[in-house]
Amino acid sequence: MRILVVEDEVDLAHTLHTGLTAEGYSVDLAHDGRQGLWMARTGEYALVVLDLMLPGLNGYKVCAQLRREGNATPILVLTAKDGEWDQAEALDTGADDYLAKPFSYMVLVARLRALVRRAAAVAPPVLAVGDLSLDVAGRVCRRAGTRVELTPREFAVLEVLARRAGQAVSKADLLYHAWPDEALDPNLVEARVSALRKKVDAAFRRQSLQTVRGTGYRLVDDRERD
Amino acid sequence: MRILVVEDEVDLAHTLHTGLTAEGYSVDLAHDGRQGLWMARTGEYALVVLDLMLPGLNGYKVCAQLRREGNATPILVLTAKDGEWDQAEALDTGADDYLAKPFSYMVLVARLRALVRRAAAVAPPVLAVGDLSLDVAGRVCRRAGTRVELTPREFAVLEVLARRAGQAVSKADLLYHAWPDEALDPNLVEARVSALRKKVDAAFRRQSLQTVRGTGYRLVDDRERD
DNA sequence: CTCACCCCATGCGCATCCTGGTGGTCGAAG
DNA sequence: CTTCGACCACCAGGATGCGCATGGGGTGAG
Repeated sequence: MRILVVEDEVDLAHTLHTGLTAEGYSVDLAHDGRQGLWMARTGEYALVVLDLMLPGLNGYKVCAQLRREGNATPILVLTAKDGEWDQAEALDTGADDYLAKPFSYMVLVARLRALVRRAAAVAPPVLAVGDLSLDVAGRVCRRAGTRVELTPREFAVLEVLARRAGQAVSKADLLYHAWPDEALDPNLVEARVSALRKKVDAAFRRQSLQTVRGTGYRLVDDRERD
Repeated sequence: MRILVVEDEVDLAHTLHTGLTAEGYSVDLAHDGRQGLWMARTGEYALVVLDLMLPGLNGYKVCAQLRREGNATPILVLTAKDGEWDQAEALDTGADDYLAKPFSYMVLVARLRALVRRAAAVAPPVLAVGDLSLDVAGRVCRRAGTRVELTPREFAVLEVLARRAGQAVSKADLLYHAWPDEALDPNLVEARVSALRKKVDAAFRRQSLQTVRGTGYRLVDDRERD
């Protein structure tokens, strides 16, 4: 369970990091709005804790932008003021909950847990790119409705690519996200992608897993197009 | 049996907590409407005791919001006034019963017990996945109509899987939910699943209990399709 | 006491993944 | 257009660890 904390105050960021890590979450930190937006886009977080007062790009804009892009990751907003106006605006831009500073740590954890649980119950955990679908909860992969058996590692790699469909994902990123303990050899990725292509592309005469030479790979919808 | 008490008056909250705990319930407290709403949303409570007069978000709104979200947890409302109007409005927003303050503790417990019982009777306590059915209340398991004898632990494991049919459930999750006192060894799960497969699958030439390597297990309807 | 249940330890089988190597492909520079 | 170097695809063999099955013994219920 991965959580992104976007917070520029180093003390608070540090506190949140250690605290949430102790709760059993994997915590990543972003120190400004732009970085936060970038990291959140990967879609790999179960929840984003977002401060409203941020250098660069403020929290409202990060939140609004993510929602505009169709990203449905639950967002818990931290706000210094507790005026009604502040809350209203935050929730209007698409945040799922807010918390006024200073806040009780217990309350934060409770709200956060509730958010994660609700999101899991509501959000359809199915990633789709063209006629390729990944049921993340069920660990089931389908191409045009017919089921494709994937090994755990293959599924992990494909999931990362699907979460960033259309974007090129570097091998370093794939290694980082699909290999729990850090591995280093880019060949690992190449080997898994090769296996994936057989099952997911070649077996269906398709080419949705593209190589981006010098960078990595990209998963696209290849049904129409030139 | 878990109960949520949403009550801002600390004395009353404390009284309820100790009293209901003595009755054998597990009691959680929320001190305002907003917190109450969040906790109730988790859906893990057999009943919610809800004061109408609350800071932040009043009881009417909490109740209405929960019902709007499809949450069917029984709600027992506590109201300071006992006017007809008050009662009507509470019941209209979806509460299941009300009690005017001051109330007798005995009456509260009785009403509460009745509510829990009624809810249990109304909610269909039969989980079905394909032709496999689990009568949770009666602890009866059937495959295609014929009865299958399960031990308590086996039933608990199968119930968890059935509640999340189609999804992969991790061994850690199964351990957490099917072993009351925390256990740690994943082998416990493997052993129970192994026994379950014999009774529920092998005896019927079926394969509804699937292994999801590296993750856990999944219960599916295996009669049709891929 | 008897019996059912289930924890616990163990060994085996096999899927999965890594390793290393070879041949192929791409792209830029000559 | 050709050449060259770097990058990539893919294969086969072998190690690792996961998951399955089994049974003995402890424990609690009736």
